[in-house]
Amino acid sequence: MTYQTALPALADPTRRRVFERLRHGPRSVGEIAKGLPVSRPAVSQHLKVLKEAGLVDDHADGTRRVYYIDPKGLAALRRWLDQFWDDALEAFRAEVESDKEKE
Amino acid sequence: MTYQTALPALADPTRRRVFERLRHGPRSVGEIAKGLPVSRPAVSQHLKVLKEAGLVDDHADGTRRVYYIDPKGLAALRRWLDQFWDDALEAFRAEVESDKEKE
DNA sequence: ACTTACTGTAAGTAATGACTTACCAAACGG
DNA sequence: CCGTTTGGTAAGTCATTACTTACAGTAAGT
Repeated sequence: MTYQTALPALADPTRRRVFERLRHGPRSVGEIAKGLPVSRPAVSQHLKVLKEAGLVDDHADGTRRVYYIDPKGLAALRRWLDQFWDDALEAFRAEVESDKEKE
Repeated sequence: MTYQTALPALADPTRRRVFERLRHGPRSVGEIAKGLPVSRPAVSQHLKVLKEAGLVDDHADGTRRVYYIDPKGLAALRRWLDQFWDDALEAFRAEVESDKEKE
């Protein structure tokens, strides 16, 4: 049920840019911050939110911290979204059906 | 590319509750608002945001307005999420591979 | 026509949250 | 050791936004 924290985490544009920088592999905080229009502490705060949402994880590497995507958060989002999708389509099908009966 | 508006739209808990009330079929504004802990105008505002995000649509029915889920928004979200998922897995695979070479 | 039912909009408020600078801690290299 | 690199945290600020009440509009019923 972590989609409830994952959705707000991915709602902010710059935080999404932080997240998307990990899309093709692990990066250190400095590498992530480089090129972004916000300060490095801001990036740290975004990473904290993403981590609490189960979207990223990290491990130490000397004085640096390497962040990488944690599949857990994305998986939870996908489950919620797919379930919703199925329900919505089924509801739509049922709607068409009941409309037919009225004729 | 509407996932950029769909994500913030689904980030708010009460707005998500509004959206989820349409999960199993169309509802009028009054029906949606009934039982929710916020006022009816608040629900109207949430519906406006959801509509601008392509997540819902509506049509008139007398003095009432019936809202229903618009698959466009959900589809856009799914595309983005699936693409992200694929990239993340591929990156993970490549990471494991490059780690092997180091040994 | 006149009331009733239903909904969207305006305006104002309070809370949330994204950002900044300043500071502190930990690990590496000379 | 000591300076440098790296990154997390604290405190404060500003903008966003979710909510309220009040109002306006439109369609149906009598």
